[in-house]
Amino acid sequence: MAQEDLFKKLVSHCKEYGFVFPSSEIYDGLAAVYDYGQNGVELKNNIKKYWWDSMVLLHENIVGLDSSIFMHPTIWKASGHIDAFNDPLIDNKDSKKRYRADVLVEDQIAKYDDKINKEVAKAAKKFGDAFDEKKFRATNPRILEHISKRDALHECYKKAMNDNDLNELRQIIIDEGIVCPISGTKNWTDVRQFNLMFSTEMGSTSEGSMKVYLRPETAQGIFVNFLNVQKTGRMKIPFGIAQIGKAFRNEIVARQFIFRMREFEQMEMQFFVRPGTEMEWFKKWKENRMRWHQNLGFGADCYRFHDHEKLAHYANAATDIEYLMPFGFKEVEGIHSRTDFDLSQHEKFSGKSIKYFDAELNKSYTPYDIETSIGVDRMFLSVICAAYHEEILENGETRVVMKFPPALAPVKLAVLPLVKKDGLPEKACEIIDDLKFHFHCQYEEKDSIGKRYRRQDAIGTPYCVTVDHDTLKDNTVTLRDRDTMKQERVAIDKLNDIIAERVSITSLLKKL
RNA sequence: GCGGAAAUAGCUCAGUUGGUAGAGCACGACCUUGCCAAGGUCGGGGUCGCGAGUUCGAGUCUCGUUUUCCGCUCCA
Repeated sequence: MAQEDLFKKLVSHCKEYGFVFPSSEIYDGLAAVYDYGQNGVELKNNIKKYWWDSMVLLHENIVGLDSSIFMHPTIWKASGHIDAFNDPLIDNKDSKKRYRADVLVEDQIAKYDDKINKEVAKAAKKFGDAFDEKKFRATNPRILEHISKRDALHECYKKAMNDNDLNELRQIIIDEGIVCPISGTKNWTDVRQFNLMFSTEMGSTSEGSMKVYLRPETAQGIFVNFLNVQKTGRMKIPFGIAQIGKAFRNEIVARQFIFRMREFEQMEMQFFVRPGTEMEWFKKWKENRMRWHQNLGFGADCYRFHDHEKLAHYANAATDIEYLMPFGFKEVEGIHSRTDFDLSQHEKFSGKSIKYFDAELNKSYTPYDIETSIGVDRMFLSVICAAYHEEILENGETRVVMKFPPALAPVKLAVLPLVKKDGLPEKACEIIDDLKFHFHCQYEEKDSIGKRYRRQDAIGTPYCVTVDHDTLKDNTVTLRDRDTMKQERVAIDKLNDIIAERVSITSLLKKL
């Protein structure tokens, strides 16, 4: 099956079986926003529980946090988001290509450096050993001209960026005669600002209101609570803070179903360590996180690391864990060594000391931070992709079955009376009344038994219990396995233990 | 944001040179059957994405708009 077709099928399967709906659908939808349906929310909650428990239950030195979506606006100045999330963009009308205006100008500045270096190289070749590069650079008229042009341009550029003067930025591009690399023309549109952070007003009166942002990442909520958690929890380095929550980014183009949404959910853990030990911990968390993914049993081939060569301003090492989606290997989780950048920035902007006193070393320092950050929605998509199977049965028919790891399945158990009479429905309900405290169960009596099995396959229910006439005599039922379609006869009073062992998050965690 | 394509029932789609909207599956009730998507009877469900225009008359033609898909572009 072509991968593109597979992806389309996944999207419609998600809608048809209550996993994911387009948002505001009856009002024509809202671009790049989706809702999780009755089965989607269960799957998502199970994914979150698997993550949360693997962090907070399995590590004595990791604790949870739930910080607000609204935060003091200065936090986003400190984090660099206000500067970095505002890209000035410009389009070339002939090639229809879009560029970052600041990048165009920076490339132009770099071109002057290239010219200078070429002059130097040329002279070096000409004069051989007698060549005095320093003197040449300081005296050669052509080089001096390049330098003066470059510095003038750099001044203008810096001023335009600082003043956020988009017209000036465009003027620089025009004056420098910068052309589009594709069309080779100078037919530029205006420079427009794309603000990737959503903002709103806090405070009900216009004069007393303050511009606040919807957080573009959950991490900052952890950094600004670092001392609260460390002191009240008496946490000792190394320790981690885990958080699950929504974040918002006004993406220019948000597409590929739930892969890139404007409102999304993150599961982040910031792990604070002694400066100098961060690379060791970075490596440990890389391995730990990959193990967590592969523990789901989808096969090691579906995952790979993608190490960043170009690092963000805050990081000294970074890698992604990518999953093989129908549209290629795509980032699901990022592991970043963020150094002491964030805590130091907040120290600087808030004026409060954010230091940790290390009793063993008998000194204070700003801890270094290793971040593991996973997109819940991307994780959800990877699980849906991995679980989706179309199987040809012996009778030549196809069944669609979602082979979720049982611990993640939205419904754990369906209880089905073989026929809708002779007291079988009542018996089935009795069984559910016992089990519903432990597992998400479904009762179904409509349609033939085969059809009901298929419906459960389509939402990935790992087990079906069928109540037949023998059940009334000997209190046993058939337990049907989703993947093998095999049945076993088990006593009703053993059901709880058997199912619990196979479908609990605990069983998944124990394999880690 | 640009270019291309699409939008008709819950889903997949048909709908002729413009003439009052259909199928299969799904859904609900009842009957029959009983371990891998069974059969029968009856029933519910559509201002044809939305808004204009042309026309005696628009699902069908024209324009605008929204959403989705594909390709660019963007992704600290």
